[in-house]
Amino acid sequence: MELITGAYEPKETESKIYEQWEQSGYFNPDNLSVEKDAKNYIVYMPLPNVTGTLHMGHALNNTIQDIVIRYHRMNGYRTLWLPGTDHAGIATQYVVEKELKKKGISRFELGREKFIEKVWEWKNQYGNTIISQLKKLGVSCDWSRIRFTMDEAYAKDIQNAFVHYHEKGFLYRGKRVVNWCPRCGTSLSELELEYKDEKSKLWYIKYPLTDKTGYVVVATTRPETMLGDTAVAVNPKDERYKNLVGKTLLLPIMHREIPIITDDAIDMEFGTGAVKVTPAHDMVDFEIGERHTLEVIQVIDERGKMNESAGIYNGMKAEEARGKIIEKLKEEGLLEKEEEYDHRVAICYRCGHVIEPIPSLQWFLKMNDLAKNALDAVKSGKVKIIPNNFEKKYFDWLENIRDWTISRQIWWGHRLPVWFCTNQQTTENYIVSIEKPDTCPFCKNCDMEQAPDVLDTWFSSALWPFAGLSESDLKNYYPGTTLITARDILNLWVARMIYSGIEFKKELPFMNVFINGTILTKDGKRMSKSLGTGIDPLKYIDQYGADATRFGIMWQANGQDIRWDETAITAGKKFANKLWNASRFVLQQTEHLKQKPGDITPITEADKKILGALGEIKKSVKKDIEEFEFSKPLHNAYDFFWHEFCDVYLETSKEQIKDEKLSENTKTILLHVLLSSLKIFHPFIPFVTEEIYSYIPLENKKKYLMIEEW
RNA sequence: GCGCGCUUAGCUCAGUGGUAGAGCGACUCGUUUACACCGAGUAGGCCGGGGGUUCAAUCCCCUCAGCGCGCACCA
Repeated sequence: MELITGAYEPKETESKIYEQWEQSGYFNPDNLSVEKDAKNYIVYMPLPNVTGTLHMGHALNNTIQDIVIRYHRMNGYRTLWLPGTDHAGIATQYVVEKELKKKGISRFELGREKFIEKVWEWKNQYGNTIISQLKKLGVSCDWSRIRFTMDEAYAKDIQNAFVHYHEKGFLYRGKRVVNWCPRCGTSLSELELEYKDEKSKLWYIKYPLTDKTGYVVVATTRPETMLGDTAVAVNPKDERYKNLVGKTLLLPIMHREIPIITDDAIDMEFGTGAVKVTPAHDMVDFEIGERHTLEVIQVIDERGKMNESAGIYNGMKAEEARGKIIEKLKEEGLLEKEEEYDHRVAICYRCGHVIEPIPSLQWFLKMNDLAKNALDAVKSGKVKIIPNNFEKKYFDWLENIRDWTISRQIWWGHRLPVWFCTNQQTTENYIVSIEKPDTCPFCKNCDMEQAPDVLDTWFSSALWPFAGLSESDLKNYYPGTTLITARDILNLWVARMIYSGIEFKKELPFMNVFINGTILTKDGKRMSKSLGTGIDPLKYIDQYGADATRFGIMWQANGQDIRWDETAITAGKKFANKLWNASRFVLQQTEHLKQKPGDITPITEADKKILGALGEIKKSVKKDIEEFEFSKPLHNAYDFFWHEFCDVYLETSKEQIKDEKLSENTKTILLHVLLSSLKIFHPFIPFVTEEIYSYIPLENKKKYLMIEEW
């Protein structure tokens, strides 16, 4: 008996087993000895950011992916799990900027080239942290195919995509109000915003009529933007203002004459029903402005400060100006009242700074056709979203899609393949080209300059299912089968992959999108590093083992959000030990057996019962996994093994073994049930099952449990 | 404001139109050789409140409350 006696020690085996798996080459589908016509089962990993370190969300998401992959690999599929890391533009730039700041250096002092060098240095040092952490979890990705979204080949695909959209007429450049993060100094798409509740005030301000016959009161949460007001709008149906429409008002402080206009966008119920219109600092106002050809007067700049159009407030931070303006209005008797008001402010999803809508010259991607394709893919059932109540979120976004601001004013990322004439930089004088043009088509003699902007990181993630594959792999490993991800990137990422697949490969990138739950703290709060509510899964792996950690996570992962309960990991540890000890018993009894596990005949009632139960559990676990249920089969298999096999059959077998007529057959059944159980459990707890498997005394067994068929 | 989800044992959660289940914890008993990270037991639940459908509701319908999440043109 080679099996170590006593309790199972995961630490000693896990790293050894993982090394064996990697050396086996079986993470790579090319090395699997599958049937020629075997079906593919392909999962493209949601790219972790290079800045990332493993958190519980990753642990859950990757454990599920590994379960699905291992299950299909064992069952004859040509299985590929493609890993990669995302350059994560803003996030990474933010991290490196913070590092530099500690040394008192800003990126502007360093300059673009030097700064990017620094980011690469940082990436080379820390970028693989999450990969080594994932390995500890036991994930069976094909590391030989790992890609980084800034790899040369990947970059090529991105540039080609940009050119493709340009040629198709889907790209345009224009000055529009965009979501701007003054801290990061870049535009953001609407999906990159988060919101926080803020106790604020609603100020009611009197705007006097130019003819001095009275005034109109407007309500606002942002008095500082009034300096850029170019109209006051009311609903055309609003009787209260009927006789004022067409008249003009004298904008307080600025003493500018502005018209009273009507627009359907105005809600009569809110405030006074009269709204100040600031086309430069509000998306809706910008649209109203376009409908009425209002002037756009920008008063807040890219750093969040008042600019020269803000008169005496020039140079002040917007917030400071707000206070001063309210004071001034009070002095002039133009502040009617102020009310307490709770509202939500948009903040940057990377740095948390409050978003400032400002007019900015950006690149946009027309979304209508693309969105329609993504919509059809799910509506037609060609792509299934599981569970399907997430479809609504998907549809809502796509049905109300806005053009995508794809340019970012940061340095770390894929620079736009756009070249400007340096002599006459205008909105029109550029050409789109991957290579730098030899001669400028506009002035004929300048050295053309590449656009400084980089692409939204999500523009590159959107291409992952095919940009992550080599030319030859594309033939074999595109499209994929299933995408497993968290709900917060359903639109940000998944929707965009779907239309990108159709657009560039004429084929949907995958058939299923499984949305896993979110892991919350025990009191139902979001786990977050900044709030200090996060739990490090590596702590559990270290203390209880990767199997116990995976078990603990999957034990709770029923599809709903999970209020994290650490005791489930204890259960996992105990179970690994139970499996270990039961195996020791069975292996002691069956050391000499060299039979094939299939040669079994149930004789006693107990035999029949356990084999029947085994057949049932195999079938139900199979069905559950194929239907994206993971917690249920684990519970069921657990009950089967612990209670039906260990508590009942194992005890009965002790008597049966004493009976000469039953002895051999009983031992064979013991071994058969054990081996089958190892297979069933392997996707969930791969290390301990693989370790035990190595001791199973069978001829013709495969080298690794990970490729044993069920 | 609209939408979605949740509310079951001390904790975290399964579950079914017909005497309520698991893990962890608690308690009692048990160490003849797989395992004390164990075994055999026990206690503990008006299945969020109210109303309805039904012979029968924890489950279906309505409503209210609390919590969580998403969306909103939240001036």
